[in-house]
Amino acid sequence: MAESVSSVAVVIGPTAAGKTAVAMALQDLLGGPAKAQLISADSALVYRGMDIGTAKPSAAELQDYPHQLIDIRDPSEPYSAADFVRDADSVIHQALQQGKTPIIVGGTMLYVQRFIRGIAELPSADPAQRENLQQQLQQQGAIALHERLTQLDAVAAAKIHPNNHQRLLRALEVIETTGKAISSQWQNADSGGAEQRLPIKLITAAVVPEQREVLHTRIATRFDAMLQLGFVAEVEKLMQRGDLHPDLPALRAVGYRQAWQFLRGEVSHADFVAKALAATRQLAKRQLTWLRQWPGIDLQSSAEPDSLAEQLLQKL
RNA sequence: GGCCAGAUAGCUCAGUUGGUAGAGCAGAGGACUGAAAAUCCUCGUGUCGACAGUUCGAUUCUGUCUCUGGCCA
Repeated sequence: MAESVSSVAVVIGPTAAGKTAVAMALQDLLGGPAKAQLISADSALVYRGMDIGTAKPSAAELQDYPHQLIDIRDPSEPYSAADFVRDADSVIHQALQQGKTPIIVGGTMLYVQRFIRGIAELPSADPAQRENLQQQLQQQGAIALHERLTQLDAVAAAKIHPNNHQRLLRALEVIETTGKAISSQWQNADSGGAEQRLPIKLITAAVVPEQREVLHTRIATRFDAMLQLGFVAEVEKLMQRGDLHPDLPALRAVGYRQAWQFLRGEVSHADFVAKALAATRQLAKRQLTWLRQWPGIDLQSSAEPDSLAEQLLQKL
């Protein structure tokens, strides 16, 4: 009966490593868009109007290789790991019913990890509550809030550094709105992993460059191309809407944040480019950190996209 | 040619009232459950431009030189 479980391919790797090429090659091998369904796992590709700076596949590519979970949000709207898990589940269901093999491809490691291991049943963010906690942070300071968390949820407090305001406030938000410790939810979650939940069998492939320098070069080359394609104009267009601001999750994306600063005259063009490149390298580095501890990678490759896709096909 | 200001970590700079020096950025490693392309933690020996002088001791004071920037010719 284990034989009857459908397989889902997962292609992960740092930015600019060539994940998309592998996923597209796999679609070809499976027999085209009627037989495969690409699913993006990327926190930036969900945003409409953010195309160049996110290295989103072109319109022509998306025509031949349709992706789910791209362009599903306006930049003013938040999206989260929990949203992704819910959306991915539903899209996978749909694909399997249509006889397509789902291919998850992306670099947002938290999304993929929570999809695979399951996500706790926690309340979503409440803007008013966040505002309130933010004010308390201003008035009382991080140490006081961290002490309060120690009283309410010592396990979480031990794992969250007082300076990490984002996670500190989230932990307080959860316990103060539900009365449940966020740390207790962490433990319950792994039972709801994707393989049990759907149920499916996951085949995971990591696309990792053999040398960091190679990746850095690719990042620089790609950023150059983005500038040629009019990346700055793209950000200017977002800015001209007037309702967006740099604290939104969408505009904190690598490159966009720095371009915004440049357009506001806060940094020179040279600094903008240098900072954007550095931020992208940092991103790739953090993604590689995830991959190093990643459990259950079936294939790891720095080879040609086609050959990795070939190996992946055989495991499916 | 004269005057002034610089010369310290890969980069930008701080500092030492004389006891061989530290921030930010870059870089490396790590954490990670509704913002994750986010947020946070850890990691800094470098002829303190060169040579000489004063001194127990100079990167710090003095002199000369080299280089860089500015101003005046």
